[in-house]
Amino acid sequence: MMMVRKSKGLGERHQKILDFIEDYQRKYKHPPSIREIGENCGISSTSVVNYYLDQLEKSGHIERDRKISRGLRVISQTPIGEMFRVPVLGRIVAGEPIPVPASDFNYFDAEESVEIATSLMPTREKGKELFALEVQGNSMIDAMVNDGDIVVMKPTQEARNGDMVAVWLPDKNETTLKYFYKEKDGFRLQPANPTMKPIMVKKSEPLEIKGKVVMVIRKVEMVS
Amino acid sequence: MMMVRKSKGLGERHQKILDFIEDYQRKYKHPPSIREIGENCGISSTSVVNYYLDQLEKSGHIERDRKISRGLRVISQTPIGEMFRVPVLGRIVAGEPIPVPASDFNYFDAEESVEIATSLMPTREKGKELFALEVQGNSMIDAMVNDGDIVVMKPTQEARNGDMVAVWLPDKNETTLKYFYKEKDGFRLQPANPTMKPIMVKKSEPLEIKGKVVMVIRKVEMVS
DNA sequence: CTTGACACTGAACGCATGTTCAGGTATTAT
DNA sequence: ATAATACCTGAACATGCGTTCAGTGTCAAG
Repeated sequence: MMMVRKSKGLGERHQKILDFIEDYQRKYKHPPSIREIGENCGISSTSVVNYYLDQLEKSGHIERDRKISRGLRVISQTPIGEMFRVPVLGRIVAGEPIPVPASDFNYFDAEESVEIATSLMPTREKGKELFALEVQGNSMIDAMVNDGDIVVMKPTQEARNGDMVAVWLPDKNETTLKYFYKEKDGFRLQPANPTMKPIMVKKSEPLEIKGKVVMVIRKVEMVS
Repeated sequence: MMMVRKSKGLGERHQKILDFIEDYQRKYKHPPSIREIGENCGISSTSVVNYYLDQLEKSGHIERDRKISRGLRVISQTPIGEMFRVPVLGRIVAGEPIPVPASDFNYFDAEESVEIATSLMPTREKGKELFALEVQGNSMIDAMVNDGDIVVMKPTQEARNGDMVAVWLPDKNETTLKYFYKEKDGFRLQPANPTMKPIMVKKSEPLEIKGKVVMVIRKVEMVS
């Protein structure tokens, strides 16, 4: 017959060691030493810790840089990716121009900011140039954007057909978020809400594209 | 006169060391040793590295656990917070019931998932119970939610006034996202779009609340 | 010129830490 | 009983790695 005593893939001690390594790394920003693992998991001998670490390495739960002090790390089954910070430069209002970052703007000067997971980004923008605006008022409802929503944008003066852009219409003194289409006689600004009609802008009329919309985030208030 | 030679807060070498530590930590998941810093920054002596590390510590750019191998970490001026993973259980369609997590559901089984920064959460939900749905079709435009949007929800059968809820109306065979208000003669389901009229549901009519909406994320396609 | 700060070299010192080994004690299979 | 395997002890060993110190060269102030 086969050994049954501890047939589970991970024994109690394996799990305890694994948890300790993760906690320690989170707390001190560097991995623990073998002796520290022993002390905190009730293991008196360094060789036993090494014994368990070998097993955890073989089972693929951790990775080790032998001979290197504190050179171990847990292989997370569901690795959580990177995130980046996007500065909130101000508010976007229908009746006012759009705040855009100055060329020498230091992105870390912004008082407010939002954090975005890299995995949520459509393209590999890496977020280097991105900025965000908070929508004020409900004048953007035709763009399916509500009061309080966060609009993440990439600064640009040009747009391709199908891009959602933030534009400033000097003649109308109006800021708006629309899908951009270039047509023979000018530009068509199509609302995101399919039940609403587009705005046609002739070539003679001024139209300033301030940026492409990359993402919209709505934080819904919860009373509880 | 005063010394001017290197009056800047950070010299070229300070910056190089700082960059190297960050790169190394990102790559190997543990901090570098003094000697490794020296080799990669063109510094031949460990004492010089120590010399610079002392300065970086005094200027508040790094933190050191003396006597501990590789016990150093950069103090990021803008520390990036934690994030958590929310499973995408399926799609939400106007004409079909809402997928909700089973009580014994293992959240990590979901094939798809989205990552949310903890700082974006309105409350301290910690994301333990949250799940997400992808909106299919544009039948939710009255809730300012578009085709392809990600709706993050907290499972619940109850709601308070003002909560945005996902409800299933058995009589109408319809799923909808609305703001919830309890009134004398029943419930009022208010669209997020202020130009649209509410749905009134009498007490006698069945109404199943499936969850509160916590967040809406719209990833805008970009051609470039 | 002298002084002194600043940046750096090279080496030695010593604790921290990973590794290895000889040997125990159970539990299970043969 | 005997062998085999999993689990553990204790100690010694080798080296990784932080620390310290006696000097060297440079540059600017006095």
